[in-house]
Amino acid sequence: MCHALSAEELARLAAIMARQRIEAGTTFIEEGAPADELFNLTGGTVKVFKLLADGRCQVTGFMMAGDFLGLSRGGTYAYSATAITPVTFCRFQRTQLRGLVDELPKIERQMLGLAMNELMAAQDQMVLLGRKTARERIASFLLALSARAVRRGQPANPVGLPMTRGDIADYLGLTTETVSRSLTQLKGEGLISLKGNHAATILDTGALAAIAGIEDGDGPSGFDHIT
Amino acid sequence: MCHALSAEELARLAAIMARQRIEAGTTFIEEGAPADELFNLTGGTVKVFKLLADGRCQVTGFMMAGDFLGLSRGGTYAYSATAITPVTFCRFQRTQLRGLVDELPKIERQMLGLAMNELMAAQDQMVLLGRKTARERIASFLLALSARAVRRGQPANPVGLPMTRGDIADYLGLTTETVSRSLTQLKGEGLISLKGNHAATILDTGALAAIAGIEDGDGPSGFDHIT
DNA sequence: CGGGGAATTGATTGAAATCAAGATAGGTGG
DNA sequence: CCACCTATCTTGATTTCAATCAATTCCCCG
Repeated sequence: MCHALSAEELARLAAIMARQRIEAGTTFIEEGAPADELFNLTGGTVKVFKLLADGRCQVTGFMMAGDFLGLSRGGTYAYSATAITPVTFCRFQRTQLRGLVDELPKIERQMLGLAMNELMAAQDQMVLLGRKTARERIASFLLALSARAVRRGQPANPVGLPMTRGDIADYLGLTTETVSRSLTQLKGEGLISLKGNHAATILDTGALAAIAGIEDGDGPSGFDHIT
Repeated sequence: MCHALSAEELARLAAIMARQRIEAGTTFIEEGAPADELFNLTGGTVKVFKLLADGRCQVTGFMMAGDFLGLSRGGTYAYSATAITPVTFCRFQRTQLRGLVDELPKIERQMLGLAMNELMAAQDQMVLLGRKTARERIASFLLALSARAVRRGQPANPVGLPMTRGDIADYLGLTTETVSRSLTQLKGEGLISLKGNHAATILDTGALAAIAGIEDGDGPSGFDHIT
């Protein structure tokens, strides 16, 4: 979130922030716990999820460097977050950041931009969850991961899959078995190849996009400032 | 969006805004069209939706007075919007509103708040679409509509259902038939009653909440300012 | 190299979709 | 004001895609 701020502004931000590193598997935000802190990821991958009373899990997103975490309502976190890989982040006291934001509207604009992009991603995900077949969901997922990597200046292939099949299933509204079967099927058709359990290569982007419904990755790139 | 602004600020907003009324059935935002305008609803109900190439539809939300429409990416609208009832709204040129926002950070804060609330609703919807049964989706939907009415100072019952069963199905990731069957089932159990096709009364909120998974309506109320 | 969680693969079940008629209701014109 | 007409909704029969149940097999990591 620290782009577009001056050196002095960054210094003020740095003054109220703490850097931290956590290991894979650590849950550092728990839904319903008092939401005193905010997090800005600087490295690693985090799964954000919500649980139903009987343990059913919906992963609402996989977050990476630059993403902001800690959305709250009624003073408690709106979701849980667990590190999938070792993760580094900046940590803020909510009250302190609020004070700083009052003085630096630029930060608010940055956050509005992030929120808008998340909202658009959430809407794409609703289409996926509500209306796409298992095969279409997997195709969309792989393309979205690849497009995100490109946006971050990384190669489109291979696509890193730090999460487990179960995590993917919880993200796509499927089961582990169906995720596995769909991946195997796409591999059999020569559209992708799998390198171990945590990487895939997209061999035929066009065909995969046709299956996914051609809203390619997360979509072009950013929102257009303001709503 | 016009709360928390001074009279002078409101006047400046009014200067760049046009009021309009459209009839039910009018599609006033089309996904992919140039996104030159923004809309702030003042009355009526709108369905916001995205279509897949083969016509499958996902309704991402039903919007009402106060809600903001016109999210864009790459210069084009990110979704379509159709009036379900007669609708009134304020209309802004994106470029003009942008100019005003630069001078009045308060507006940006208002919009960040709206965006955060939409984001939380979207996350709840992802849980619904990814992990809930048809029965649970219907129960959640009715409770959410009722809670929204209460937040707007209207009675919790009866719950207005201006949209068709098909619209509800497209919102909940179901079919018209399944929506109808689920409603009939809940009625048979004495948890709700149906008044014509466009209103329902919740007779047993507790039981319905238990089915829904107890994140009651859209959740308590608003987000906690900042992320 | 061996152990154990994760992933794949197979067989079966099941919840919701699809296909197919009818029943309501709400709006229009007579 | 009432009757008709057409959308919409409900209800029923059947199919289907993905879930569930159940073994293996495969990677990693120590």
